[in-house]
Amino acid sequence: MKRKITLKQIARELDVSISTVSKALSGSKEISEDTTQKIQAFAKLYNYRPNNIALSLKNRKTKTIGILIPEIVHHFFSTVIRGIELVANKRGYNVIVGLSNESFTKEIINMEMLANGSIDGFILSISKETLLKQDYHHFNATINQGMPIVMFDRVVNEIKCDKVIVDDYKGSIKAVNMLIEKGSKNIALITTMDYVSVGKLRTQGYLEALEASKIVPDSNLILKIDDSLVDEDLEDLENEIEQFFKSNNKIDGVFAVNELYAVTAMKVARKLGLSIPDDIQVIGFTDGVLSKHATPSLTTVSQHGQKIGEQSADLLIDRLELEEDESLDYTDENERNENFKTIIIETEIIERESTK
Amino acid sequence: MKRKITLKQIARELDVSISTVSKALSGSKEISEDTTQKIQAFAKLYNYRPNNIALSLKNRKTKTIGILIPEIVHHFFSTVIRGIELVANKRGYNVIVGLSNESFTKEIINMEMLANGSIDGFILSISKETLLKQDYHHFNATINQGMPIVMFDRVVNEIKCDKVIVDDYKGSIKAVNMLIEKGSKNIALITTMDYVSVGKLRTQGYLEALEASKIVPDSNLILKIDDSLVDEDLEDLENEIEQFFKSNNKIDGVFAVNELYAVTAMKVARKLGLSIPDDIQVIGFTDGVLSKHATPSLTTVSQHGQKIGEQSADLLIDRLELEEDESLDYTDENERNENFKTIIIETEIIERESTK
DNA sequence: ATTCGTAGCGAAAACGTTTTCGTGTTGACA
DNA sequence: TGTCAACACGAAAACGTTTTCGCTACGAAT
Repeated sequence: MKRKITLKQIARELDVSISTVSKALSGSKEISEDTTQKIQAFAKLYNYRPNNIALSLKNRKTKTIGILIPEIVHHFFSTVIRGIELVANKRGYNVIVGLSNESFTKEIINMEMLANGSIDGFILSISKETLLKQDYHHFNATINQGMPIVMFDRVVNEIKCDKVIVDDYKGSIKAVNMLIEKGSKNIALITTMDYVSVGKLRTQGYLEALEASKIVPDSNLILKIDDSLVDEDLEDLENEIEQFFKSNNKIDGVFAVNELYAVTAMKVARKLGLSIPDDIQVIGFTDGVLSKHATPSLTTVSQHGQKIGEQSADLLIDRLELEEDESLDYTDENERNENFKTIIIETEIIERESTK
Repeated sequence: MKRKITLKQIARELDVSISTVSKALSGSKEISEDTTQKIQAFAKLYNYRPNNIALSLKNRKTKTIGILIPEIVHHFFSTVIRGIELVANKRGYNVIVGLSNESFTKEIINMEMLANGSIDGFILSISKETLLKQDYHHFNATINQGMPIVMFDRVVNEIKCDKVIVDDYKGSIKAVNMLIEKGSKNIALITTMDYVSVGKLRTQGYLEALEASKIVPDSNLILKIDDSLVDEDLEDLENEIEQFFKSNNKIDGVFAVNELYAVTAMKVARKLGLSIPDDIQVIGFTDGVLSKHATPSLTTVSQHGQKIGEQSADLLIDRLELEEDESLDYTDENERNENFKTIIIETEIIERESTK
């Protein structure tokens, strides 16, 4: 078991100085050809690789991105990670992953753990509890320390940083319009509580689309599900939806804000003897495995998670590499970098069997 | 934007030496109470936190675990990550994630990128391509550099390291036995090509279970699916299974080595007018979202991915923290640490609607 | 013969810590 | 008054790099 070799050892072995080794390996022409060759050969033989930690300390940057998400066992979030990892790797960065598990405290702990030099910047999506508390001081704190943040999907406007979001509003309009066009007259909405921003936006889109088609929204046709931090109560969910359907038997179209609600709605509908899509059409937000493999397969609004990840990573790395140059130009605190971008990823409707 | 404060700055500000600050902050009684209080107060005010990179360099350990998996948009792998992250965090470690994307080359690149000081050890699952090539030199290389590896799920015996695996063999036997007990006479197997070790083991379990019940295996009842590095051809998969069913119409039970195959089999069966579980029963390996939300919901063999992750992390960290002490005791290369463990996680059958 | 330029290399600082080993200043004690 | 602990602190090394600056020696130019 030979530990990794260092510059110092090479230097001692070859009887030159550390600086000479370093320069020779980087191909500096300060060093004679003879010496360079000798050193490079030796280094290759012993498979020398510069120590990342030492480089990080010296360069004051780690070439590592911190990802902080509420949950990883989740199709959407894992596609986002895949996107981030893809471009991060391509651009020479690593990714370190933290899970908040939807908890405010874990979010803070994780941020503090990573913000002390381990990473160059954050890509994150806010936990539900944080959204509920509306306490965002930890985000501002890290930003003030000079560590850039990119937020995706679950974002808040008050934080000054780059953002990548899905056009929840427009996506919902598209979905509801499609239901209308395909003949649904009484379109129900199955959504979450309002504090999750995306839920609210999708609800707004639903209402807007109805009004645009001169349909008066009926509050009885809106089911708000309280998934308060737990979403393992499959039975409860089914029952709730079943009651909802039973007390509104004119429903012939459903727009659900996520695929679980949509698939469950289909299940319940079938149980009630309704045929899909003939009696009732269903569209869900968030295109995941469930939608694709359900029977009938589900028409969805795809969020392009991977693209969200890619854009987030590009945004962050662009900013990091920009800062490199201007870090000394703009000591002027005020007018620097107030050009934060918000990228909107267009949604796309993927038609499958649950619509006509 | 104030950069993070360092010991040096505190020292200069308070007109003491760096060592004094360091000692005061760690509560050394070498420093007078007065000075200690003054320094601690100042540090708290400016929210001092030690720089992780500097600590890593000094201590020659990063308190970071590298995870290297073939794919992240995958229920099983993401549950494993969740498990790893859980205990890693609890024990003061971070996790950095690399994706091989089932590619041999990406696996190597990722390992080299991380093995140069960024992490203390690996937890990984081998990519299909590597398994196919049977080229494991990169694993041995990193182990020889003194970096411990824990392999999970997709492992190979020839590598000397800790391992955490699922009892694929026994799990399959349990599943097939259940089908037999519940009345299936002609049980089909839908599996992958043999080079993926878990596929092979599950096939063996299937055969073994049949023979134990004096049922002669029929090679016509075994469908091997070539998912060679791509598994997006849903249509192809359906067609293949449909042909399979049509040419073996006596099939009244199906054991599939993953949930996608199982769910697709159910879909096809229903299309062919078979009712589940009355005409045909289905069990799948790997308990994921699909199984739970399919209609009918699928009886599965659960692998307890999270537990796999937890155990892997514990195994790795145990070894890391053990090495700390003995690193000087055992300079004797030969007899050190040959006590590698292989932990077997028991599977569990989760009964749902696809069996009687 | 003196000056100069340059090729080739080494010393040292810096990144931010921790820790070992001094060192100077007290007070007590003989 | 001189010796010796104990106390409170500082200097410096170490982790592994990169980079700036300086130094030496040698050949060329004046």
